[in-house]
Amino acid sequence: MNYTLTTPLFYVNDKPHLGSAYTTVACDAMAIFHRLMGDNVIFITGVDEHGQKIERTANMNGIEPKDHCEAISKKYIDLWNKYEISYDSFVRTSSSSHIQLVEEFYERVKKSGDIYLGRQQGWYCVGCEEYKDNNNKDKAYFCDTHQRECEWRDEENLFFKLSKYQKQIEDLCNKPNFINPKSRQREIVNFVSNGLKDFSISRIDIDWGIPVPDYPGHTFYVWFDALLGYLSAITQYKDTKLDNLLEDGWPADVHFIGKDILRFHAIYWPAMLISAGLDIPKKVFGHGFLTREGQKMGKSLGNVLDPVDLSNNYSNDAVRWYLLKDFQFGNDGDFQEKRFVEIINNDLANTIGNLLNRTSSMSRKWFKDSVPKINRKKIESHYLKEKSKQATLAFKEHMNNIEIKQACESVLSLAIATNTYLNDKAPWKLIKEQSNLEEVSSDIFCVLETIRIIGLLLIPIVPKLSSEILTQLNYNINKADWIKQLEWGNLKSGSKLPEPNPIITRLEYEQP
RNA sequence: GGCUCGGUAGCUCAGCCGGUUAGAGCGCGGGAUUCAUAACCCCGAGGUCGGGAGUUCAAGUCUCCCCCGAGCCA
Repeated sequence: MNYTLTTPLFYVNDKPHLGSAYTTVACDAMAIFHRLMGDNVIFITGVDEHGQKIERTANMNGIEPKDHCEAISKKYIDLWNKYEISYDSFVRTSSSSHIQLVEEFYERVKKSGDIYLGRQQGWYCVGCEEYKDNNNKDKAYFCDTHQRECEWRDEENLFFKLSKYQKQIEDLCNKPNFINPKSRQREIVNFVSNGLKDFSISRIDIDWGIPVPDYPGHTFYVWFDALLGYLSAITQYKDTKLDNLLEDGWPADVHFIGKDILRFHAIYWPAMLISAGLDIPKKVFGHGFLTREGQKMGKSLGNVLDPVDLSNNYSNDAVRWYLLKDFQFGNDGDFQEKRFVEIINNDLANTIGNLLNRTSSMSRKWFKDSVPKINRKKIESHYLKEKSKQATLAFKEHMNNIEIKQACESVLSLAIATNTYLNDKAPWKLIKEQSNLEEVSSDIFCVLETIRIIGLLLIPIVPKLSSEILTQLNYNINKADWIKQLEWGNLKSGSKLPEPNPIITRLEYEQP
């Protein structure tokens, strides 16, 4: 089965921030998970490089837009490399094949009779890159989001007949699973029910953009450019054409985006695709935003959290775990450094790490530095077998439903249950009687086996840590066979156990 | 101004179609233990489930009004 997922194409106005990393890390977890499940995954990310805002930023810095984009795009690529994001296709909207695709797409939409020349005037916010619905020319309109006055514009634009698709889009948005999370659906549905207006797809007098082939002076406007990047990401990756997209991974199974651009992905984009005779994405997921210590992050406040610093100060997996486990994907979240440290220490170091450490130590001490030899029949009815099975099931279920936090919790709960089991059985007491040897063997084996399953389940969430766990169990991962390996009893009894090392060192929280 | 979504223990949140003493994790306090990374395990907090009214035998859980926060549209 194909599974295509996308991050937004990030706007290269500025270097990547934590929010971009958040989306991308979550997508990465989903991508890894689906690969393990045997899906044919295409994980798409990239950057949106055109537009007036970039043109102006570049001018302000005294460089060419092209060079500006080059520099910022590189920062994105570097960041994803740093976080070892397993994307398949990184698309840049300034690439020649994307430009070609936009032209082709435009031709298709034009053939459907959905393009016309119109006139647009009003207050325009360069920050939003959109016209405000306020046509009082006398009084300059102030954009609250960008805290600045808009510019009065009066220009000829090409329009896309969005209104024509009113009914189809209405039906689409009312479908139960198209817009996620559900709490945002009503918002979109209301918007659509107010009647869709045609929107402009070109701008004039902007050099930094893709020229509209048959209208000199026009360049394509953001949504008729950036959104198409999802398509060119595939044509580039598969080296294919728009016509063959259906076999090659389109439509996307899910677009992961920030909640701010839900409207464009749930309304504009599907309509454009219908017009072009292409399938529409199956799901759009608008995730929440992160604040920091209760405050909005922003340059003016000087409290922006740099994902590069985070990775350097802690580790990729620490950041991943905190973001994925402590935040409900879809809701807003507050990044708190103290909590970050607590979560990492508790979950990863104390609960999971120490479980591995204590069990491995016991096993080495009592069973010649190895996994105990056991009676196979004994472990088949073991308490931990059922626990592991339930956790595995819950994990898969939650990941399939894009409930990443809950998926993480199901693994963590398994580790907690295993620690409890260990305390209840107290093998360190039992071992003192020779007659208990068989029971201790099978208990220790089963705990190690459970840790193996924990390690396997953690691959999508914290890949490095997971491989560290499996290495210390002397277990070779075969990612192509993940589902099979998740079955109970795959740990080799009698295999050597290396001396255990903490899989993660406890973090220190320093009061700011 | 219209609409949407939230307001549950100190913190972050679970609580499906209304029904036994309202839950989890973290923090905090106490206990137990030694296999382990001062880890793990157990116990506790007595929270008017934002406020008010209503429906019902019974309401965080439904209805209405109000307050606060976030957002969408104007």
